[in-house]
Amino acid sequence: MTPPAPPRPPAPWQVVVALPIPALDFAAPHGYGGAVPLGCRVLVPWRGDLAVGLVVSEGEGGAGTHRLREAVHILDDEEGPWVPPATVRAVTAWAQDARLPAGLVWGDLLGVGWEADLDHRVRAVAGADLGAFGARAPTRAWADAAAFAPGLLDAVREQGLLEEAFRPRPRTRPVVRARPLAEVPAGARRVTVLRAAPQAPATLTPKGRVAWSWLAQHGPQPTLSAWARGAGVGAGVVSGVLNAGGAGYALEDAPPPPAWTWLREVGPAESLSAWAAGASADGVALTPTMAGTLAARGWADTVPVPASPPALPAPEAAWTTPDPDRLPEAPAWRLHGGRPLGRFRTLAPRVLRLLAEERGVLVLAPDHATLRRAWEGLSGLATAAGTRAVQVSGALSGVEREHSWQLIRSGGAGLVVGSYLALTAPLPDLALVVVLEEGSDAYKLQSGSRAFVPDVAARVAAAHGAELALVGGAPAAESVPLPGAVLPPPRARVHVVDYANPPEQPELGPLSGVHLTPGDLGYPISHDLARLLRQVQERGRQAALLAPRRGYSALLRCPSCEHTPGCRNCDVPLRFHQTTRQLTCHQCGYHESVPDRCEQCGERMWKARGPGTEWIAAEVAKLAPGLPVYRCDRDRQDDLAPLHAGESGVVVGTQLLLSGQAPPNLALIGVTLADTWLNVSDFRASERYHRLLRQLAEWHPERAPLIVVQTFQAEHPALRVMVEGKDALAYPAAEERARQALGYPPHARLAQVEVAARDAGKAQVAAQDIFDALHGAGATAGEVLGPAPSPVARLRGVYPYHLLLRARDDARLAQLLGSLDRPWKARVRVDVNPRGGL
DNA sequence: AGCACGCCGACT
DNA sequence: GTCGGCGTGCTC
Repeated sequence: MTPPAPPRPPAPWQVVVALPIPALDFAAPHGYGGAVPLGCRVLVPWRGDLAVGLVVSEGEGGAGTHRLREAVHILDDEEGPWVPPATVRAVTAWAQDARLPAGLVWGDLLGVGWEADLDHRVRAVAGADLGAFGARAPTRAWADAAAFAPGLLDAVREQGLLEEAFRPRPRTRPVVRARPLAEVPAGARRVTVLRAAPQAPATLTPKGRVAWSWLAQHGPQPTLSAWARGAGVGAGVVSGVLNAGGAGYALEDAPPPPAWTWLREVGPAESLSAWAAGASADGVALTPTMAGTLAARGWADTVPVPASPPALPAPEAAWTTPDPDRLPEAPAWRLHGGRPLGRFRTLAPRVLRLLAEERGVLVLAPDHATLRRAWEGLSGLATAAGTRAVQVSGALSGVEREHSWQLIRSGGAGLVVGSYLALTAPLPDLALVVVLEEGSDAYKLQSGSRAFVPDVAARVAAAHGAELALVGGAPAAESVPLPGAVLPPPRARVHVVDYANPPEQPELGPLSGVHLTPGDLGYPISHDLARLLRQVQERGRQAALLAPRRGYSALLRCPSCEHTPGCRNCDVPLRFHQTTRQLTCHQCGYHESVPDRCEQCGERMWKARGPGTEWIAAEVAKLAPGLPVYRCDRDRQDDLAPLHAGESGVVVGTQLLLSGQAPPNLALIGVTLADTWLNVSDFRASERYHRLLRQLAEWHPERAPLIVVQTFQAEHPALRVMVEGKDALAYPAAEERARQALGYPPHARLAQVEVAARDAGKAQVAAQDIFDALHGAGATAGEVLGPAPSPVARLRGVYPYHLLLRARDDARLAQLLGSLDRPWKARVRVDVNPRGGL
């Protein structure tokens, strides 16, 4: 008979907080006997206070060098985990492979639930003497925790002498309301006024007498200057009357300000600025500053009101007779081509079937425009299947997102359409993850983790045993090898203006034969495009011109010495903005006015190079006078309402233009300089260019506007497939084969290691150390490229060096990254599956 | 990320 | 003598 094993202490938990640090171990709360609450949020002691954390795994245990603190409270127990355990495992494993601190990744990917609004009460445990903690320590009576210093509570807690009770508080949102008149401080309701004395003093001058009788007749005035202005005398006269006793200050009831009356009648406002905007719209003048002043004086205050569920656009009606399901049956598959509506229609039967089986479907969109279209195209399916659709995205407020999250978790919503913030949504039985436009760079998170959302989505889907569907206008080269379906391309008419091979020109001037410049075809707007713009004007139609950049020009150049003004913080040229006469860094935002003269040679003239939206818009105004020109870029977003109402005009914009709806009468789309999309040192540049052309072709939901592409590379295959009417797979398939030859994704997995320090030499040495460490760990010459100074040699004052790791698969990449897992003498960041600027 | 600790230069 | 720069390290 073996003696019974002594009771094992419960396993510690690994908990992440939303900070860029690894998960930390905590002991289970005192007396907790259940399993590790994977995916639940917990309150943990943190820096003398409490913080919300997420339980991501069972802790290592045993090897603990210090006594673990106990988690204080489990936030999600009865209603189930906040994040499904399978999702927790997938995301945490991805973070581990990418050598990223778990907290950094979770902070990025979990956008809901890091703040807990709790009713928190405390008391001393029975028999505890808290006298040593001072007079302001908890007693046996329950009391609000807010009454004690957090640090003191933590000390009592650590001693195990604190009993705590938590209750969720209903979520509220703050609104600005008009204070009841009785509550407005008397000081705000009464004003000081100048009032005429009953009798004019005898000593008054003639002008003083005039001023006195004016005041006596017109009633009290708020200020001396108002009195003087009204009486038509100087400021000296009225103060003379005041000093002589002909007038005095008095307190008087003020009428409530009109803005207060407005707020009382219309109802609470969401914010001070909303109050100002609302009142102004109704003709009650109120600036945000004035609103703030009124609130400070006590006319309005901010009160919490219960939060209401998010107002979502109503789901669109689903197709009454869904098409048969022709989609592949595979763990991962793709669907591309056609138009967005056609793709959603093809997707519908599969989504409908899964929803009807009460399983969960998650649809991820890279940007707001795609999200909106997906909602319009798919949300109705939820209603048809007897469930609900919800959104989770940054467009919703925190409280609204929490509402969506709770609804999903309770099984009340089977279809989730959202941004990357929806990736970890607690769908009870996830069956399908749809990643829309999987090649979009917008999926690359710019924040700390630099996660590429489709990568993580694939791991989440796999962990749930759910299907992964990649759906969009054109597949990424990475998707090509998957089984899939391609819809016929939308009708597209593409006209190419070939700047590299201008046709013979019959009328050449005296300089003919010296050199042929793009100017011969018309630059930056070709004669062809100009002619088409005038046609658009004559026929009352609409056009859109896509310029490669905002601002007036790419850069200024000195005509005599070729010097280009650059940014002080970053090694990039400053962009020239005509209207503000400013040079701006599009990297860090630094700006200065245009220098009078070249700092190298003293030349006073500048030459603009590389047309931006501002320049193109000015050019259109010249070439088609009278045609309304609108602009749409990050700097300036004109009101496009007249265009959407069908009026004739042309809109000049950057790619931002495509995130809006196409104008209804769109007949012409011009790409003013297509080469800009290709002249990027990034192996994905041509794929991106192809995707842009496909986006242009499907921008208008029904029409096929003429697309004019001005380029020096008229024979580029990404463009040729469009001209020849090939399908959406043709170019990516060719690209995928080319990537095989070059050893690029999908035939390799890349990671960029960024080594940065304020001192360039330090960064270089550290980069070399890392290079040596990788080779020491068995990396081959083909697997480590670099180190090289970053293409932008200096960014915001730091000097980054880059190493590129190229592994055959995820496992090998994780292995290589493993040898970076120790401290270096510079800041080291890993970017798995980097995009842009390679 | 914050925040404390710690080590060296310019000032009341 | 202190004030304050930001380099380094820690958060269970």
